[in-house]
Amino acid sequence: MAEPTIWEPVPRSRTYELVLARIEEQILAGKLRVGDRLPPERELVELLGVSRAAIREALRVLEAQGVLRARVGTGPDSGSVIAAMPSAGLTQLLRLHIALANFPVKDVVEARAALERSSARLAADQATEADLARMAECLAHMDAPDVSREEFNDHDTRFHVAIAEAGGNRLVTDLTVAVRNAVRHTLLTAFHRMEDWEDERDRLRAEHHAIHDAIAVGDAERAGGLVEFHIRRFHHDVVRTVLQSSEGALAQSAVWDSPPRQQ
Amino acid sequence: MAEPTIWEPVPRSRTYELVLARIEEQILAGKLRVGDRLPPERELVELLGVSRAAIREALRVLEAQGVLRARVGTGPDSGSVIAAMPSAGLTQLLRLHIALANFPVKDVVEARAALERSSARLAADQATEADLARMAECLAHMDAPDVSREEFNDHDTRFHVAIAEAGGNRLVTDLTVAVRNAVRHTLLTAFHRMEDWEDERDRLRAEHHAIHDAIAVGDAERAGGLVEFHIRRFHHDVVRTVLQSSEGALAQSAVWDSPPRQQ
DNA sequence: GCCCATTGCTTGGTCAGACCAAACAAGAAA
DNA sequence: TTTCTTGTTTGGTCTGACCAAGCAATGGGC
Repeated sequence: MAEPTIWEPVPRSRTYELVLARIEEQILAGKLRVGDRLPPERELVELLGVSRAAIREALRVLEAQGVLRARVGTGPDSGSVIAAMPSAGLTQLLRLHIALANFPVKDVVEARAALERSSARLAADQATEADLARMAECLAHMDAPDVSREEFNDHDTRFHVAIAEAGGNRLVTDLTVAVRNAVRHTLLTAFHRMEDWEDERDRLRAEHHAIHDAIAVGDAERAGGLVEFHIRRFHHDVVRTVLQSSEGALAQSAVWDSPPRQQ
Repeated sequence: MAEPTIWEPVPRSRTYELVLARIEEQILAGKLRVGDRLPPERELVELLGVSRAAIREALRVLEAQGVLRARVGTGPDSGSVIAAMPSAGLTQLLRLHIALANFPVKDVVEARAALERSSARLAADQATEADLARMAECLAHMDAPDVSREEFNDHDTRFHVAIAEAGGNRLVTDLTVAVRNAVRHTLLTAFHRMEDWEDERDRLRAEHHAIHDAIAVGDAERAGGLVEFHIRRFHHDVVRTVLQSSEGALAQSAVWDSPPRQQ
């Protein structure tokens, strides 16, 4: 045993995992593409020889991953269709794991710094006028004298997303969006608890404008550096000091109650 | 309507989504932590007033996201337990979406460059002797004169993962692992189709050693630059030229057949 | 002949109830 | 005391049923 690998418990494959594997095969082999329709659930039951429940559990997983989109009816849009909406599933996954403290805030900041530095460099190289206009619009919203913290947070997010999209890299964009959304609530909390909100707001405005300008003149090196600094500085100055020992310490009582709905 | 947002179809919440939302609430509020057990499925049925199928579909999604781990029986390990295994779910999600060509190879390379550059910098700052030893072991395997392409690919992956882990950032590590695993098959294909395999192998060996040495001496700047260059160069020299018009063009026939198992 | 309401089929959404097998605990037998 | 048996809890799976959303074909009314 040269490998230090743990004795992985034998993978008791459950039925839905087998179904999942079948569908994955088709996708990985390129036989199922975006827009293709899967056979109806009842037909898959016969084809794969498993119960509808197993089929449905597999489809649910794919749906949560943004790979599938299901609609009832008989139209051309009905049934289970292969889709491509990674960000929602990514966001959900990252948000839960961040909440479970698998991913400390420090780590999230590091990841954002790496990803968004890359985005900014790409954006500086290939942002179009339209891209720059969208960024400028976000800046304008954040520059409004009476901007609320919620509005600021929203347009802050959009600004960073706009940069990622201008870079033209879909994977980096989706990862950026997912990570940013996953910490959206955390950042908003930080904004609210902040004592010197107006000072910090002005500082963020200045940094955002500098980033925009660097991208506008196509200075990739500078744009990347500014974004990286922007993210790290904000975390260092604000999140870390404001967010100490916040949530998670709530009482563990009455966790399960009030059904979401009665059939 | 200042927003260019598409008319999002009304979110017809399905039952399992409501169940999912309930559980998420508890996690986001910190009331459910890693190691906690959910009530048994049959109990959740009564508590939430929905069918067991709906409960199970929600649990399936969480399980696929690496948030849950289910075991039968009555022991202390049984039932549905909140877990923390993000990489598997992340890998699965990214692999499918990469296969669906939502994420072109070029984009994946860019993401890897950004993430692994960050990893390498962190590793240079804080790698322990044990970390360096693990990397060296991977290098030794790849340096073996009779190493197969499969072995090389495997230890190549491990080497990059070891760097990420040495950096101590779990989010970046998991993203790195997920992305690397998602393209594992692609890279292996590239290795096999390569004409001047031995030359490329030697080049990779040299680059790997240089990266290891830079991390060993704590030169973060150099380590990050080398890794980024390493990834970009390999893609530029090899993957792009070798992998033109490969998979995905298979015939669409006999897609559904041979049940995985009959009950 | 054209338009529109009706009818029926397909499809996912949901539920109820049943049985199986794994895993453990408690008691009975050696 | 040790070992075997039995029972209970829990997830895993299947069957069969019904509902509602859409669409398509039908057919009557204009």
